[in-house]
Amino acid sequence: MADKERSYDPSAVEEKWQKYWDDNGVNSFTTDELKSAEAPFYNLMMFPYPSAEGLHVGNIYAFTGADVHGRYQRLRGKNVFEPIGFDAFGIHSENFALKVGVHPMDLIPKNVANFTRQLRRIGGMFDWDHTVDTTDPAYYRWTQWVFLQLFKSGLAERKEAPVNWCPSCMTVLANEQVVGGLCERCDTPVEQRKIAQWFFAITKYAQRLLDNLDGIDWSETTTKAQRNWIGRSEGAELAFPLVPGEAGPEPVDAESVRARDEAHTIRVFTTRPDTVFGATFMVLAPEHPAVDLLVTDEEREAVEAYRKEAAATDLVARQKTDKTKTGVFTGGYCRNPATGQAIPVWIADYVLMDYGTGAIMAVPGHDERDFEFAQEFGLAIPRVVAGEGEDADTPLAEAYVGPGRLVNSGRFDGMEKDVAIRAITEWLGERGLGELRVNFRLHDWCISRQRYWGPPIPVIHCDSCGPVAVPEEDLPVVLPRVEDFKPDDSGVSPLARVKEWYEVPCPECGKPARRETDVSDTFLDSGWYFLRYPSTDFDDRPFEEEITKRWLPVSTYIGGNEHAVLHLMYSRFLTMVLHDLGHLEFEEPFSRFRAHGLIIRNGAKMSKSRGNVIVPDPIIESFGADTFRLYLMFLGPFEEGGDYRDEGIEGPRGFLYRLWDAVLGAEEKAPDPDVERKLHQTIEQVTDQIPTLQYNTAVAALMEYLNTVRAGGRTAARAEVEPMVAMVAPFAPHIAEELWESLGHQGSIFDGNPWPEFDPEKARESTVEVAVQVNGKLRATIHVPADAPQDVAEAAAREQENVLRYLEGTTVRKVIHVPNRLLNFVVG
RNA sequence: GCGAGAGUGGCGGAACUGGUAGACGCGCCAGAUUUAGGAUCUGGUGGCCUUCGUGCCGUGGGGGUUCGAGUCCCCCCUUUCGCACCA
Repeated sequence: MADKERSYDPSAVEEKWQKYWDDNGVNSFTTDELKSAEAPFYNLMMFPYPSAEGLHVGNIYAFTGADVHGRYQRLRGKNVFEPIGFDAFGIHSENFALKVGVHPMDLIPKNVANFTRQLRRIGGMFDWDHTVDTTDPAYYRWTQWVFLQLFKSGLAERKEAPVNWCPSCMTVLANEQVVGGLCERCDTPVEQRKIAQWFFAITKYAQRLLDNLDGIDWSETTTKAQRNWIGRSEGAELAFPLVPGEAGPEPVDAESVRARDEAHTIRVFTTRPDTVFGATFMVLAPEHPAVDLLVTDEEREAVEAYRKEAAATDLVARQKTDKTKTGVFTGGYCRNPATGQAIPVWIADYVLMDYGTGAIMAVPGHDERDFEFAQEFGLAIPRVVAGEGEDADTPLAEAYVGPGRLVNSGRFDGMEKDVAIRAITEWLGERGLGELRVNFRLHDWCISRQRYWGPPIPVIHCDSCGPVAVPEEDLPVVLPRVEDFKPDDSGVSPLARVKEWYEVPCPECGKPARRETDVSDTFLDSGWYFLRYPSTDFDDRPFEEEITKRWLPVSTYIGGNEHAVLHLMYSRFLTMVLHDLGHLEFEEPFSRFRAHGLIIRNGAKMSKSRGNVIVPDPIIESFGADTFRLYLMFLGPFEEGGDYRDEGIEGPRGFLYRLWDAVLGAEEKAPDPDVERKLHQTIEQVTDQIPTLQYNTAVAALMEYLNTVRAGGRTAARAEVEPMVAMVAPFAPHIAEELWESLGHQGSIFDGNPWPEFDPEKARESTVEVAVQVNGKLRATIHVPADAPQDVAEAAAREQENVLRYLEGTTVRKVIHVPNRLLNFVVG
């Protein structure tokens, strides 16, 4: 064979096959094919944000892992749809554009072109006829449509919410622009400001988002993160009536309590209603509206000062723990519904306005934070729960949060904590002062951004009609090109400066009205993109019914765990909403999700500041995409990531060179039985491990097999190497195509249905090695026929000198036999 | 602090339901080839030893269960990631 002399030239091979794939549409679907695919497999990966730096190895790692999965499914006969796109709206692009002084509308196409080049170069099986770019009006037209669906069904509402505000730059800042409480640009301390923003009512779906987690096949780390984020907690809401005028104990009387102004009742959420007898004071969030009702003239000044200070602290720093508790007394009192005592009401920033009711009953004896606060301000700390060996008078050196019986709790004394939770809530409930309640940590999703680089929110504000939806037929509301897109001191989006854009007639009454000038969150762009991919051929609807029915939900979604909560939660939420509105038949978008690990380099995290970032282009240039892909998949378990060591790439590189030589030098001859046995063992392992993403061990198995094929410098038989080419194809698709062709096949290997069939008979070993132990210590290994019974193995073992030495002068009490593995003599 | 995960040779990492620890690869050592280097090929490579023996020790540390523990149980240490006053 003349081929024998041909040496492996990765760049030539890769260029040839990338061109072949493009020219022959090997990886693309036509609309008809999408409608009629018999074995659809939707292989999705998280689309990248096209940065100016180009693809990061982290991206390549993720995409390669996903691509291996997709290519494997295709080799097994599935119709694999593997799209890619660009998540190009958002603050990253906007900030970068501001920094380099280039308009994002000019910048993004360049970045996208560069990403596209790189993505082709790594040999992903992407359908380039079905890409998505979130900044394309043809795409965000439907992002706006999604907004309208929520708006029309009452799931989008406008309410006031705090934002980070830099008083020096006079602009709204995103959380990531606040560094250590300071504006990242000018180092001025950041404040909060309240502005009206759009929210999606994801909290209405909290329970369903939680319950559905049981029915989907996701990485456990991811579902756990979601559960945590949803943060369901069971407890009670209790009512504490305000005490007007003078403080002091008054008899509790149900009638007079009810008669008192209902509005003058402070509700608290607690998971420990059993400790209500120990609630000796109350704490409100500084922003709580009841503060105005409560504050006395003497305290007004201090309270106002504290509120001001809390407001001036930015949203990020406000949440820092381990600082000592601060707070001030309002001068007002409310009544503990259980004891009837008037208790003082304080405000403190450790109580958050946006969780529960923004107010807590403070039980210093049994809550660590309340204990700390009470100590700081010299408040009483009574005990109402007694643990093992404690009684009502046992002093408290710290908050006791363990199990126990109630004490100092009137008629509930002696009751177990868990029983008391229900009993006390019911008792208070009889007077309308308490009910069991479930609370979630999940917050509504604020989708407003006072920015330029995003899709305009499709709403028109009319003085007579209020906020009105832009009619669907008027979509998209195109983002105008604004040269000066820098956020300014207005506190609203730069679009608010473009009069000719925002001045429009009201769609309902026709009077002059004003467009919403905020744009929407990038997570809204990425919250539904997977629905769009297969339907990009349709410009009259977001997703075509027949195709959507055939291809969704997504078969496998692979991505980073940094999106475990936000992106994945929002996608699930939007899918549920679209389902409820009748647009989709399913309510969970991703049947199977797997989180990949992170790549580090030489034991250290990669970062620009350390200057140890892997730049992929030169590596691909000198080693080829196949070697790079193979190495990335080999260096560690895909779901855990791995340590990229520069020298390590030599292993996979050598493997492909040896594979090349072995295949091109293969002869037409009968396969060696030992090699064939190893082949089938390899088929079994690789077929088992690729779909479960155990790529590193699958690659190791292929290397081991090639070592067997070449052992002692022997020439391979064609039947020994042909199946190996198919098994290598998911990892190194270009060389696989070339070798497949050299073996005389026509067309792409990925259309050739080449995956080898595992034959257990051929994989079976005739003799096996069995470890012989005496009292659990290895003393010999013997070779016996496979599945040999115990007496055969034992007889063989007793022929071993070393075994006899250890058995001599002892009594064999027991013999443990694990067929084909081990024989253990237990002697005494 | 809470939640999740991880600690195995010089390094990245293997090890099925508890059953021969260190597969595969890097690096290193020796040899072959080569003017030399690189590349390639062959063999070796956990530690210890006046005993070189299928000897002893060995999977972060300490206990335990078992014929047998990297794997199971208890306590502790280290570390990575996420959330961070969530009442």
